[in-house]
Amino acid sequence: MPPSAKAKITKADKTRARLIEVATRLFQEHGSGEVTVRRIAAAAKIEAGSIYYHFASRDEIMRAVLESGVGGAHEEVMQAIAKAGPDCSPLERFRAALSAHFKYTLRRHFSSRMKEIRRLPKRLRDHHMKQEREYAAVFAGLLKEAQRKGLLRPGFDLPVVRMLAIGALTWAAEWYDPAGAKSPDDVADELMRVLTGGIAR
Amino acid sequence: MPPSAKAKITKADKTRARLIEVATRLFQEHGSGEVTVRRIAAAAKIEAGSIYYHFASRDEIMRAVLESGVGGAHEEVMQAIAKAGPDCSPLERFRAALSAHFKYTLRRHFSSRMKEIRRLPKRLRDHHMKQEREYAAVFAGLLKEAQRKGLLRPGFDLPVVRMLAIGALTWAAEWYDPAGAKSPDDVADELMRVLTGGIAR
DNA sequence: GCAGTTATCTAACGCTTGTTCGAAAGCGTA
DNA sequence: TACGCTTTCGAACAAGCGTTAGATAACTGC
Repeated sequence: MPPSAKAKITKADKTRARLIEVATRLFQEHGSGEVTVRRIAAAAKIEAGSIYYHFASRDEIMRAVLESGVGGAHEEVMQAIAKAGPDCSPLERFRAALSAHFKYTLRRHFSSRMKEIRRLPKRLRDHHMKQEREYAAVFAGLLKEAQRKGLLRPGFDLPVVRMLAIGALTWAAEWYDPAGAKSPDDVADELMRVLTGGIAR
Repeated sequence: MPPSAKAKITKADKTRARLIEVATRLFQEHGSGEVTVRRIAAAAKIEAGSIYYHFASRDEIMRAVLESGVGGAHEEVMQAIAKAGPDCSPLERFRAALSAHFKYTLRRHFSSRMKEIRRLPKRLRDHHMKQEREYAAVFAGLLKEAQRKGLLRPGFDLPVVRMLAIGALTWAAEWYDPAGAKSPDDVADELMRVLTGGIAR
């Protein structure tokens, strides 16, 4: 037994992680319904039956993909906020958070779609929605802080604004062309400029 | 033969329209991959085999759904712009267009997703993308007009701004709760207020 | 190198899928 | 009522689906 028994990474752990990674990509590329267990297996260079050593069912794979997706985004967004530093303006941190969200969505090709969640068994669905609420709370917190510090004009429905902003970027992952002239940061910056200052004279 | 041979609406036309309507709803509710020909048939109160009298294949149904979806949105958006009148500001017309887009997306439960388009045979895909470009051009035209009239601050990438704005609402159709306090117009208005004036002080 | 656990393969199952096709039914016209 | 055209049915197909289970291979600690 190795010195640290807790941290033991088995072969199964690695295979499981690879399966989630591959499934995430396939789900996002083709839509959840078109991705078969056999296709996930093929993409992970494994036989279809072997998947059931790691997951009890196809739904279980989906749950893991969603959990890993939101979890990963949450983590990276928190890191981006931390990197921006606690001293800079909440709006500047909000910008960093949006940018991280966008880049994660692009890289992991992940976005949690309501439709897919609705199909899940209730138990799994509840857990996922809780996770998603926690993720949204990060952005909400930054906006509230900005409001508290008097950085915002009054009269906005901040939850709606938050959803619109995040949604604009989540959708941007659908049309963004990595081969184009704009970097992901350019897009996030453009959104932030519109969001803070508006485009009208 | 009836007086006007051209305008004859056959029984098949009605069934075909019903199939597109039902398929549109199912595609959006469950995602394209999960909707089977048999389910579409059942929802349209017809036998599965009968569908192939109206459509050559499942892909052909999808193409029709996309075409009808973008076409319908285009039409309603144009109407909303016309209703606003040519005299009002381009930004006011842009607002009307966004609102119409959102309401259509909500009502028809339709959004054209890139993933689904990529799967289509090249021929059909090209036609659809042309249609989609024409739709986008309506919004682009309004922003350009606003710019030409000096209503906008300089330094924005208008195509990106346009995609972000439309995307925010397209995605909003995923989280918007019709049972909530806000009307679709409220959401579109909120977006327009953020878009024009910004939230920052 | 052997034993025992861990991980993967392989073949099969019952079911559903998209699609086809000949027969049946509906329907306007004479 | 009988005809021909249009529309729908209903059974069948090959292929692919998620899933299972027993045999096989790959590791691990002694």
